[in-house]
Amino acid sequence: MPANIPLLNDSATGATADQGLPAGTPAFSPLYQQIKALILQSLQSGEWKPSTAIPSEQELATRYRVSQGTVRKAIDELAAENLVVRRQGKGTFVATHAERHTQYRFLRLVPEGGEHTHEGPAARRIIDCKRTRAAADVARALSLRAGDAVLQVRRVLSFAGIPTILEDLWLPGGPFKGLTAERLNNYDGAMYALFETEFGVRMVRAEEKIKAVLPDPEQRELLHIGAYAPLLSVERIAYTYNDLPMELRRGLYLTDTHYYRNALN
Amino acid sequence: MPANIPLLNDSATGATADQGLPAGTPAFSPLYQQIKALILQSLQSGEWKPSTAIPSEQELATRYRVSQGTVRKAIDELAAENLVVRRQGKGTFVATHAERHTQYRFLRLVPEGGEHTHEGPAARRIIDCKRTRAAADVARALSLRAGDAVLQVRRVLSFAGIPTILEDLWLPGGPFKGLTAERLNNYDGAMYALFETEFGVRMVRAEEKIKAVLPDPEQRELLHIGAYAPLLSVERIAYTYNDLPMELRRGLYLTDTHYYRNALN
DNA sequence: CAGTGGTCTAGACCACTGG
DNA sequence: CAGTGGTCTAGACCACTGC
Repeated sequence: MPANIPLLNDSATGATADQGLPAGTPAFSPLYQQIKALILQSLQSGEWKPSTAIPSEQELATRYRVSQGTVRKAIDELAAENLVVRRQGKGTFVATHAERHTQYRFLRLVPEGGEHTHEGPAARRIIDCKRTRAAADVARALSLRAGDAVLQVRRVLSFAGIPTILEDLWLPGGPFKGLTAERLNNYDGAMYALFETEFGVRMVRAEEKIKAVLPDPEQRELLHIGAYAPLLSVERIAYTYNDLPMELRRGLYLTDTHYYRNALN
Repeated sequence: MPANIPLLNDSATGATADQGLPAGTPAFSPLYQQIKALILQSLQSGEWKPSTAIPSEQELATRYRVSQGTVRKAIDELAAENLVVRRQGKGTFVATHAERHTQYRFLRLVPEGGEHTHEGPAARRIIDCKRTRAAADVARALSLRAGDAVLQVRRVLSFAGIPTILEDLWLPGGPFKGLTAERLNNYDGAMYALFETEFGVRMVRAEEKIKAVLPDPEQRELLHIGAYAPLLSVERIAYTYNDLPMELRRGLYLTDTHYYRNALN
């Protein structure tokens, strides 16, 4: 349990009490940012598990020796980043991919007709799941060295019986040691939920690069399409805490009956 | 100038003083939400023009007879929605598309190599700009009736001399009365900036539907591409205040040297 | 320097949840 | 009912901007 002391920037005593704070942290920042960082550490270290409640604001305020308002502002930011979820009257909970509501948080493909909602779990077919060595591009995306052990998965998702998504995934070998096709097949839920519960890896944000492409022969066969069927190419890098990349995913989306939905603010 | 009174929910007096509030507003909401709505009205009505400062928090607090903290929370939300921009020591400013920094706020296409930044203003070529009547799909997108007057624009954007984007736009005829190809050509800046300064229409958010398509012959010619060049089809509906749709835009993006960048949270 | 937004506190009360 | 997050206030002080 880290610093229970008014932390940095203590103007009255002049004490620069940075015990418990990770080295390399910029030495000057608002109190609530420091509190946020401390809470982040606890989330990251697994002190509070996904879908469980974190201590109440009052509790955290006394633990960190700050006012409730300061804790509140820290949690506000964490909630805005979808790392925790507030529920009035109940508490603040560690966000998870394991609940129906946040299940397909990163999937932007929705059916052409029905707005606002996905059409439930897709039919998944694992085509391949093997340990290999990271090629240069994969290594760069995952902040590994070329040749490092990675897990590679290929699968097809079908909606209403129609193969719609072909995905290749690369996962760093270390954190995902022990992942097999069987475990992927047996798990009833989203892949990111499995990553959470089985490997303790929480995907927190992601970035996608989207292009339009044509399929190669192998892809054509897997998606049951012709040579000139245009496809959405979606390359995603998903990150855990601390902007650590934990997954590279290359998806091909068939957009005859679906589209990629994006909100711009 | 609307209600200068503690507004609704006044528990002490029991007075439901809703003078000045628009009808149809749900009768019960936090004070700061009501303040936010009032500020929104002033933004919308043009009381404060884009890129100018709105009154200080203290000023608004006395105007609305609430504490500064309450005004602050209202403005916080407006800032989070990119409707205003806070600048410490200077004030809070009405957001605009007219500044370099926020120029291409809605354009997600970035060059393959250089991350984080667009490559400066594209070369624009207006192909067509005419008044027509809204087809059914256009009317639906813009909340008009089929046959209503709309302005239709077609243009090509080129990066480094290469035609990369072909766009068709539809604008409601009323608000954009007087828009011509010449005015579009003569204006030095983003299209949304022109909409702001010349027509008083501020685009506040947008939604995009993305698919992969092949070009038709006309599109092929305009983009100098072959029959089987896959393209990103980006259909955007842009909204002003109050979720009022003000533009339908259908873009075709060439993604050989560029990609559509999206951040998922 | 005065004026602005940004942080922090302490305390009151409200709204919602669950036992 | 007690406990939680949500709202609101009043006041102090800090950090930044521009004159």
